[in-house]
Amino acid sequence: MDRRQRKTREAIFNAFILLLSKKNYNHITVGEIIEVANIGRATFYSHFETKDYLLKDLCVELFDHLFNTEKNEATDNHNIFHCDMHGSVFLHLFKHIKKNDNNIYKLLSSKNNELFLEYFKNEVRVLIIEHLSDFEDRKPKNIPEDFWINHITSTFIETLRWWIESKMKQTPETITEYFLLLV
Amino acid sequence: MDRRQRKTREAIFNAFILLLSKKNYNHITVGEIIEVANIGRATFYSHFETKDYLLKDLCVELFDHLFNTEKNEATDNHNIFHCDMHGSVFLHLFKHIKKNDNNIYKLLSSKNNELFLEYFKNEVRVLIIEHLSDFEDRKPKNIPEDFWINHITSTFIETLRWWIESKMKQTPETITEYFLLLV
DNA sequence: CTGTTATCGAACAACTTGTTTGATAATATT
DNA sequence: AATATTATCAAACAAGTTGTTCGATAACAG
Repeated sequence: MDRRQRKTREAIFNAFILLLSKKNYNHITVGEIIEVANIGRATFYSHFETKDYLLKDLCVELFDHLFNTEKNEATDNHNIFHCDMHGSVFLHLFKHIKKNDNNIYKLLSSKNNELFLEYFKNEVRVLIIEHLSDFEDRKPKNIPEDFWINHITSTFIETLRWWIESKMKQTPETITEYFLLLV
Repeated sequence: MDRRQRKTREAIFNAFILLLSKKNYNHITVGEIIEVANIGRATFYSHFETKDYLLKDLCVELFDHLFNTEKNEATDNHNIFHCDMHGSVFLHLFKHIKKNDNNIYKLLSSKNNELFLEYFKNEVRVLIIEHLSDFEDRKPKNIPEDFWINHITSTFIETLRWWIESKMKQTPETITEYFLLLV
């Protein structure tokens, strides 16, 4: 990819994240984005069809970074720590988010951004399904499988949201413990 | 209140709910609302400052209907069925929503409408706090109170959302059971 | 019957979106 | 190093949206 393209793309993402941390997704205009990113109008539209697609592409990048390094680390640790390390994947996620290499926490704390939440939930769901066996023994009998999966997924996300909203006072270890206590 | 005002207000609400059940909140324009409601542009703005306020006012009306008749019924039943009827309030809520006197289920199923969800969650939270003692014995030790409240609230809403998305196949009784099994 | 008030239609400025233009400058190719 | 390609830019554009203003009309209240 052309260096110019990468530069522009990065500038747009950064401007977008900055604006998202300050105001409503709905109230952010393309005009503001290109002003903050300091690029031409036509350039923006040559990169992204609409604002919605911009968010979608941003999510793809963020989630790829977060979940893929996550999975790799998890696989590595799987060899080291053995598989009876309950919830280690979630601890890693919490740690990773706190480190804030990516800017996920800004997006999670920003109000009115359910498109992002929807994409994020789908990613978490995949992760939960992969580690479903960890929760086997706590599953109530006679409830539908997808209902159960949805519950664990939502509980994880709500735990994360609560953590972020209360300004991440607890350690990732404590939050992981909280999460595992709930479900 | 003037009969004309009530008529207009009602027409706007109905048009808005109809549109919300069909498309994204973000993509609904005031122009569409006034067209469906069959009212003048100036009239709309004499009733509601913005689209956001329209949603807010709609929520107030819906929630007043849903939660207040709910509380009244609950108080009545409290006298009749005695207080050891765990979760009866939630059963009533599920029943009430299924009956669809109000149009809450349309709003809950409509994608991209987190403003509504935010208001709804606040209402549910109040209800949960009032019935917190029902969940006392299942609360894990050492987790913060507001974290616990948030979890029960989210679990209720997610249960409801799952129910609606799977087309309300289960009876309100079954869903109440599911909900109580989770938390 | 009379004064008040809600609605209407039309027009309005300000803003937003997404596209098009031709010029310029950064890359890629040979 | 010379040339071809391609990303960017500023500016202008039509189409659509927002929220306001106006005078005329009709519904309502006393």
